[in-house]
Amino acid sequence: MPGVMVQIPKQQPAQPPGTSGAARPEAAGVARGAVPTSADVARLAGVSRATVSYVLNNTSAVRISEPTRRRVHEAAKELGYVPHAAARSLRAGHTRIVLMPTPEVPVGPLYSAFLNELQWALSRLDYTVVQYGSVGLGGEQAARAWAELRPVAVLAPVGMGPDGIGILRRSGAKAVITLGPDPVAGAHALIMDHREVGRAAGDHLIARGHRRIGVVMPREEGLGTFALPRLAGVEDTGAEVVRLPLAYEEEDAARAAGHLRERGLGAVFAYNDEYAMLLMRALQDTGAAIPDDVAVIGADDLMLGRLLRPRLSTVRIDLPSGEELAGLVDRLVRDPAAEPEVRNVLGASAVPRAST
Amino acid sequence: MPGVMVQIPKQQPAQPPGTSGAARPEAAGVARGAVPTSADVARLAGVSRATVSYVLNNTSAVRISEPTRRRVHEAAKELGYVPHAAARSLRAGHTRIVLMPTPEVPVGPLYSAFLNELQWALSRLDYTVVQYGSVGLGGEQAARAWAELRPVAVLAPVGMGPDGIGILRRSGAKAVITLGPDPVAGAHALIMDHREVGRAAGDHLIARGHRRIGVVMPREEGLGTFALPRLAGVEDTGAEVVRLPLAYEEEDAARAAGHLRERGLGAVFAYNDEYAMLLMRALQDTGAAIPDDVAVIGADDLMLGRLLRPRLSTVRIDLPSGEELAGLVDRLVRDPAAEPEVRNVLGASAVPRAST
DNA sequence: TTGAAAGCGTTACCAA
DNA sequence: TTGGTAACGCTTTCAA
Repeated sequence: MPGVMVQIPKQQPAQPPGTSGAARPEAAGVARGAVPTSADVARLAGVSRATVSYVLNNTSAVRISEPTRRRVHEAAKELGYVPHAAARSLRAGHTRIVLMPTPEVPVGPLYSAFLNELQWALSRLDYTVVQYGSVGLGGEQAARAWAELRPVAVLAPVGMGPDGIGILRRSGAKAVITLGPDPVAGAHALIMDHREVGRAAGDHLIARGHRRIGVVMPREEGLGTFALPRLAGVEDTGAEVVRLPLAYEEEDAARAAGHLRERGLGAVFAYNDEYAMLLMRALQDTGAAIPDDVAVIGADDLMLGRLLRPRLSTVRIDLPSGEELAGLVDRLVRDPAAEPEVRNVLGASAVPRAST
Repeated sequence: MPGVMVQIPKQQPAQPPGTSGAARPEAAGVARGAVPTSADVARLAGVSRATVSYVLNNTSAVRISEPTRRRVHEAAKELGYVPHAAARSLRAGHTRIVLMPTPEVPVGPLYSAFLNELQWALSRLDYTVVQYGSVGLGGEQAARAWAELRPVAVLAPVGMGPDGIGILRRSGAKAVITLGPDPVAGAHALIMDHREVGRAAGDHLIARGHRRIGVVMPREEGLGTFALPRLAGVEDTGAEVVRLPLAYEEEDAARAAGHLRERGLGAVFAYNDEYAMLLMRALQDTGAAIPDDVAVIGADDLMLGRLLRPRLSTVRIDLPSGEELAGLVDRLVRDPAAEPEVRNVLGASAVPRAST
């Protein structure tokens, strides 16, 4: 490694004698290129490090004279001093870090917006949000990597098991919260069960008189997390289900549309509005009338559904606001001993429009 | 604060005598509820903390006997020991943290995917990606908050000035990289100038014989970051530009469509494909023929554009891959003294389809 | 009102 | 091959 970062000892505190006689620093000021510390500020202001800390955190337990305060502030400003978060939290024994998993695939505007909102809400509550990609690691190893940051709270990704949860809790996380279809032992759970979405779609189509329902399954990697439960939800309704694998591209949609008509399917739940739009277009290109020949329903209630002709029926998904969830996280952090809480946070309801 | 986290001194190292006679710990094992440290592991394995460190990081400079290694590993496993990142980086003098700004508003699927990809690529290079929301703070204050984390690299948000850059660099950031339309003094710059997008759209429409061009300006807060440069790009082409404020909802689109026809505009650049779809639908509902009465071009080349009838002309935007950019960040981190580099990373080209 | 010093969990140097 | 110990930057008693 090139010798770029020169470490120069800052201040030689009174020490058990007999060791390390490194040369004293250049008396005044900070070495060029080194990051200033509170000791540098103290030296420049002519006070002790303790005083610097008191002033900069304006600790109420201690009164510091106005002139001293000013000197400290000026010194800090002059040096461009910024406290060191790691040192501070090491001393404090805890952090304000909240860990959130990064979805591995583009996950749709709805869920993206949800995560984004949550992130901002947490920031506003003064948490440091760390997006964590587990890359290749399996559940337990990922948990260990996360635990290194000593987060105060973790929003665990689907797939994290009780072992991972345990590791995180033992590393000091005050709240571990899973977002997924099923609760996990030892953690709070925000149940987001996409079967509800499939059920709403299935019930709607059944009410319209359909018995056999095609269900679009995105071929895209990673979407199974949502697609499989949605499929299962349709199956729950008792309808006869036909899977329709579909890649998000026009050619495959044309193929799927042909296939669908051959099989005489009269109704399709298209995974979401975007796949619905794709399939609907392909169906129309084959000359099919919607909804008379084929009824199509999407999900997520995106704007684009309202712009299609016929207007796309869909399933609206109600997610809690980021603000609300951030508040919950905060509450759980403040009461770490609370019993694991399980709460259903995903609501789904059909929005009938012209395509069914 | 409730007395949940009991701090119990771990090991009393040889000390200058005469102070702090706190009771020794319960001889063996870790206090329940406390997070185990390397000292705990050392005690359980019957070795020194140094040895634990050597084994766990398998330092090549030192040979440790196989039995000792095993004892240490077993002790670590038994205690569920996980190293403390803050302590480690405090000691090391640097972190592997890369700071990325969180966009304040939903910013479109294209840019979202780009940021997501970049994030994953950085994770793969073993960086810890921290998404940072600056909340209310202005540029300099935000920079100070970020600097507290001592990131090794920062992807600075638009709006961060040279002062903020300076703060970050002085706090030890080896690379500060701006993503935006203009370079900022002291930082590397990945120029993403959306004027290119407007220019491509404008040129295309001019080539189709239009002289007056309507430009959709989203009313949505925060999109100005992209919308204003795109507008400026159209102005660059010398066309006569008419601004069309438009909220992302059907009613306002109907109003805008009517307004547009009254003013006799024959061509519109609709900010992006989604606004284009919205406006196109509204225009068609007024009975306008596209492209004969009004030509419409979008941007971002989303799938939905190909599904519209007529198929939507658009501007394809070429962004570097996340992998590529992560590699660049890594390179800059390794060579912190490198001269600030300015690189144009946004390519824009019109994709003519049936709507113009 | 201020200062000295301990200690948070690591790692790396130097001795043994 | 292993262990003692200083040091990273900060906060916070305890003493003066």
